[in-house]
Amino acid sequence: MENNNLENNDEGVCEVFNSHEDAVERVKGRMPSEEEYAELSEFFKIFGNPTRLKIISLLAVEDLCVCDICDALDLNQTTVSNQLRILRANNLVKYQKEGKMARYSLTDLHIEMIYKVGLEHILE
Amino acid sequence: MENNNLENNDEGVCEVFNSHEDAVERVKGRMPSEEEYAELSEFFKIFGNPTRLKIISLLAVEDLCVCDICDALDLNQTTVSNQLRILRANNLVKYQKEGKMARYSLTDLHIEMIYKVGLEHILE
DNA sequence: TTAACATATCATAATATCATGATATGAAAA
DNA sequence: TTTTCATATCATGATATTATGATATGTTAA
Repeated sequence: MENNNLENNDEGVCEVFNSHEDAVERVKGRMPSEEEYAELSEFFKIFGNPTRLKIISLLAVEDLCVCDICDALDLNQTTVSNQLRILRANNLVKYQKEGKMARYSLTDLHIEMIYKVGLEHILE
Repeated sequence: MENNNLENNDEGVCEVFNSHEDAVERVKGRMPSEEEYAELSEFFKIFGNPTRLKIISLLAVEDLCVCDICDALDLNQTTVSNQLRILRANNLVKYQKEGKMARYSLTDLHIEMIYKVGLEHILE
């Protein structure tokens, strides 16, 4: 709680290693803004839930309506609809209404890429 | 709570659209296992925290010791060390001891790729 | 050895997220 | 114009995650 706005020389952390100062400056120079970190972590958080991930994985194969997603995942409509809302709010999926149906698809290729690279990572 | 182990014809969800049955079968055929979904969502969850994301972004530039990370992020050692533990436990970073120091780096290119594709996504 | 330092672990209160029941909306069929 | 159906929203208890203070471990220097 104390010295929040001071530089981080709190408990003498790594004082000895002044030789690393230049490394610290280099990496600090390439950091996104606080807002970008916040937005990016919110974005990744969406992938961090099995139900949403399942929905993403289905839509990576083909576009589907809500009832198809419920059917494929054996989940009730409330759960799917709630997660779709979160996916929409965070710009991972888009949809178009077709009569009383809503046909969902992934927003862009980034979503599919991230899903696939992640899957590759855990499978090896 | 009722009929948990029944197929999903609960509240008559999308009965009309039997024409979608084939789409449902197609996407179901390409689904990873329940365990893989669980593991993958745990993996992505790690990216879903600003502090961890910051650490990842630093290590995407160059390898750093714990104190450098504290310094660059202006965070106390406990916070950084705890998040490093989570990153380690989930195989996103590795480290080697050098005397009393621990030098951390990203486990592999997947981590960097996911970070960069995500950043690209939110920046456009 | 003792001291100082870099890092790791544990415990916890504050906060966030989850799945789901209840309910609302809005479109097409009857 | 009432029903039915597909979807969306709201409210909530159960659970998970967060940052951090307190403390432990292990390494080097004195």
